[in-house]
Amino acid sequence: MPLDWMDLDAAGEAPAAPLARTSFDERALLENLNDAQRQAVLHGEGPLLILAGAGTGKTRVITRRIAWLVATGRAAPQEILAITFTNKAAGEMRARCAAFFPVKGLWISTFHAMGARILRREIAALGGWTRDFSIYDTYEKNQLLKELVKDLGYDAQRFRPAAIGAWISNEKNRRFEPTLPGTGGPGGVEGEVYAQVRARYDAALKEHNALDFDDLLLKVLELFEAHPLVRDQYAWRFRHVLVDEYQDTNHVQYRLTRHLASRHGNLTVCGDPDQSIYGWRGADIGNILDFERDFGGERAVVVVKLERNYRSTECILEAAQGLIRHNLARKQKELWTDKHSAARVRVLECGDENDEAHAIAARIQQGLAAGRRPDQIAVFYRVNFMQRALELALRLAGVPYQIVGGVEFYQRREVRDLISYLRLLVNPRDDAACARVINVPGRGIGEKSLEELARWARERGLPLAATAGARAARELVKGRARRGLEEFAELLVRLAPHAEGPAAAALEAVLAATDYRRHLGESGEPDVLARRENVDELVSGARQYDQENPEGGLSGYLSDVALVSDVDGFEEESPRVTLMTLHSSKGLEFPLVFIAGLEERMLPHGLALDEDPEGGLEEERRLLFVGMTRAMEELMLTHARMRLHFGETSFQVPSRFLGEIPSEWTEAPEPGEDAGVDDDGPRFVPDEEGEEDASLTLAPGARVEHDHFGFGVVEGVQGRGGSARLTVRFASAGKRVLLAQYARLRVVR
DNA sequence: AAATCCGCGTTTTTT
DNA sequence: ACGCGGATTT
Repeated sequence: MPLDWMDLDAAGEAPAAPLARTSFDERALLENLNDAQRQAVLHGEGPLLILAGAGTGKTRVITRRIAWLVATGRAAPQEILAITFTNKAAGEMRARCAAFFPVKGLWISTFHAMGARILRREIAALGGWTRDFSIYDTYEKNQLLKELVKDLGYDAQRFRPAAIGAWISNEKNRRFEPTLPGTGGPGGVEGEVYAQVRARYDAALKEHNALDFDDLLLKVLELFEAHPLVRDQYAWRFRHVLVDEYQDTNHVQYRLTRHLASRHGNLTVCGDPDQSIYGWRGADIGNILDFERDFGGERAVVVVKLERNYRSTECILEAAQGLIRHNLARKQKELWTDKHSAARVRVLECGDENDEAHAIAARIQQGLAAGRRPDQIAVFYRVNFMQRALELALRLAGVPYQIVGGVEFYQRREVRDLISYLRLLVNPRDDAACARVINVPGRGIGEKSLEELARWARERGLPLAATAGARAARELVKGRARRGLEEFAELLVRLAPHAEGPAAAALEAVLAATDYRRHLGESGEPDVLARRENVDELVSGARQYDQENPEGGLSGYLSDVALVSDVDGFEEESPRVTLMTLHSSKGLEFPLVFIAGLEERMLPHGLALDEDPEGGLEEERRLLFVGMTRAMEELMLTHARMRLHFGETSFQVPSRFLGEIPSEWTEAPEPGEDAGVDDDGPRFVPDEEGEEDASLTLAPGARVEHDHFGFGVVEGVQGRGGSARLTVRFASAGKRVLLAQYARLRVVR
């Protein structure tokens, strides 16, 4: 996503002359739009609410509308602000706009990226921060909180950093909202501790010249409210403001939207109350439900309803609507389509999570055999841990897949290390980054030394990094640590010039100066190789950033990196089946969709029900609705009778939602009946005690039979127990590596 | 200061 | 069942 920081100089100025009208064909803009869509695109001035049901062509409408505003001279590209839910959506929308007009100056981004961008320019006005501020992610936030809890003398077991962090986030998201009943967090002593920690936390962030995710929004709001002139600069600049996925905005975002649209009043919001799934992180469905009342001032709000669905077949749509109609708090809306089909939504009952995964894998193989491409298929689940069984089953079945979310690239140690170096270069006050890298690679500066240095710095109100440059501080520690600190100081001096340059150059400099690749090790172990690959990937990512954002610089790169989201990693074109959570699936579509784990307390999730029985249930229902409406042609819902959870297997009750969905139930596959699922015969499940037996039975040379691959001979065994990898040569399927635990091999005499 | 061991919480969803 | 953080070794 290009971030041209400099283009703000034009802020507040009206275009010099009325823009040349229609530098491109206006008719092309209105092609292939139905009446409602056209009405939304052609809306002139004033507030517009687009109630866009799932699959009704909302993105197309927004894109065309932006293009139309530009084409007709109603706004110059730099006078338009469009907010999307993910960076990926922003990139796509920008690309689509680029097909119509030169998009230079157009702002399309997420709320968070917009916040970072505005603050990079304006934050000094708040006092305490500089434009080189760091963005702390959840991990660093929790580290900091843990430290503060301990400093204050509290037990970090009782006052868990993550819990306090979640509470703080909640507080920040609702900052200006009258306190809602039951959301005030813990009361009594606990509440006091929380508040105390929060005060320290915010102070520490300021000292570190850092912001957390929520601050990226909140600080902009504070800025706008403390400095109306700054607010007006942006409010004047953005003649048209468009917000997508408005049903998922929180109160701070709502206030920001108000401010940004305050001068021209040209606000378009787009969304679907039935797809509001982020209530747990402060999203307020009331924002969209009350939009007409809120923004209906002198000019009445125009409401356009998009109800014609272009995505799904009739059966899928009926099933999804059958479900969502059970929500009581709901605006009436009926989606319709003229896509007919024979395939009904199917429900499949499975034995346990592995049967479920194998059943899904088998159906995917059927789909592939019938000519579907892997990228037309997706599997959704409520909770990330379900990914595991699915992944193993797909791997076993030889189906290529990608997991969206999951173990994140930017969470890897080596990536965090390097990013921390860069952050420290840009922002020497970033203590979190400094503490992370001061002893990487090892310089003999251990916990004790670090503590000494931190105390020295704290007493003087200096950042941790300053200790490296101060002789007095260096003399606090002895021997190897002192020498190490000197090295670190030299390193920082050597790297300092790179703070200004492009990202890739800085990264290369860090790699060279720290000899980081050597630090990762030189062996050929898969682990080491993977780390090296990650480093290379990081470098090429930085290069790409530099190329796409010549003006971005290192701090722009770091902003981008901090704000990448799970779905941003989703590769649409890649020929692989997609695995992701229901939350991540929002906005996407696939011809063939599976949704796993439709069981009570999984979907609807138990904790959602405990927290808020009624609202929670309805949001869970919307979540399933979102997942179902991703499907274009075929949809299959699965549930398991038993599931391994927390290390123990428990019986599962089918989700109440299944009873609300018009669908076709498939009998539980009898052993051997469902392709790929076979509980017949002795299943090879080695355990600690059985290890000896297992390795005896499945030693090289053993003859085995496999459900898919038929007869084969074991050629090798790596590892032990359930996680052992078996190399088996099959008569028909060739050589395969199988996981003992899941292979369901039968020994043949 | 690094290496190993143990116990506990974890798994709701994410910018 | 797993991974992390804290505690306990070497």
